[in-house]
Amino acid sequence: MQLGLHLSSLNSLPYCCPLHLHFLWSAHAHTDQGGRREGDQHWELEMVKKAERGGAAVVARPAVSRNKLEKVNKGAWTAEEDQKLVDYVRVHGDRKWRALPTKAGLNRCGKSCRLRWLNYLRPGIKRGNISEQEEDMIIRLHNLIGNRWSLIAGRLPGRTDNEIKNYWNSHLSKKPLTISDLNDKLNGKSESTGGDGGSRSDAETETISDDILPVGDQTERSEGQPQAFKDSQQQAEPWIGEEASGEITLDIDELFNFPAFDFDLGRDHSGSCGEQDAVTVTTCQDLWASLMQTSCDGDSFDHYQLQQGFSDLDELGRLMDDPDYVVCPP
DNA sequence: AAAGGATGCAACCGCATTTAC
DNA sequence: GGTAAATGCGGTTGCATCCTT
Repeated sequence: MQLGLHLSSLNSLPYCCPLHLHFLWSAHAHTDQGGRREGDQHWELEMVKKAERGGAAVVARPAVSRNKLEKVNKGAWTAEEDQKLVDYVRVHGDRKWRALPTKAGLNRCGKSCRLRWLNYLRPGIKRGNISEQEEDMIIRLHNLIGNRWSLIAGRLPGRTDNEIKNYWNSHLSKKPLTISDLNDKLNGKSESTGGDGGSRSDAETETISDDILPVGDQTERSEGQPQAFKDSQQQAEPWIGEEASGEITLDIDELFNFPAFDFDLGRDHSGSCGEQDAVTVTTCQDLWASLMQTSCDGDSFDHYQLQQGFSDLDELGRLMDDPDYVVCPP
């Protein structure tokens, strides 16, 4: 069995990291399975809050003028439309989007309804500024998986892929942040003086690549792990082992608390992540190391799919405990 | 104070993938 | 297994607001 990871195109990275790894994820990310259903019990509260904020009218904008002659409304949603959509979905559920507008009395296309629901109206949507912890998470996850906004959103309860995408494009993509910067920030050090977005030196690039090396290459400098980052992980004990022997201690539960991915082992994904330049992570520890680079606070989901031999968590856990276990090609 | 540019973000679009028949 | 419909996703657009000059 092979744990295949792909090198993505380095050109697309917001900061240069030579070992930018893509997991081979299954297409049905947990965001669809769980995230969009959580928080239903908070519906009433959310609606009250929404009403207090003035509802959708707060952000309502005039519809795009060029659509005035079209039958289907486009552009900003009105409070009335929002209410119709909310009322309908509360009764009939958030499926069958194509038929929904007619049944709900909305002059919108189903796609528009779905988007409005998912990005704005559904229960549990968190409005307001992205916190530092959330930003940290976004940066780390983006570093690991690239523009997989829905997967990143799945790690940030209440945030939508659209919101994260917007936040990245408007705030983070222009930041010359390195992982070192991030760790320094979390560690309470002053911000990097690395300039205002200018080009990065080779030496700096070198530093970044060090930061994401598999842990096997990092054990000798494990004391460099930022304490604040460790603290931020709530149940992050143990951190990657720091025994004098250099052996790596893995905590399986922590891996399984890493919620953003379905571990789809051994099966290629022919999507846009790129099949070229595949690299093999030969030990589970390498996988673990990659995960730890992005692990953050302890909210957890329990939706994982372990396929092709890892039929249960115990088995994978046993394998993970074996530092010599080599994941073989399929 | 006004004009123009920059920014933020909701919404749209097209394509890919999944599901239903 | 094949096909159409439904759904999901990421890139892009366009407008309101903020900021700068």
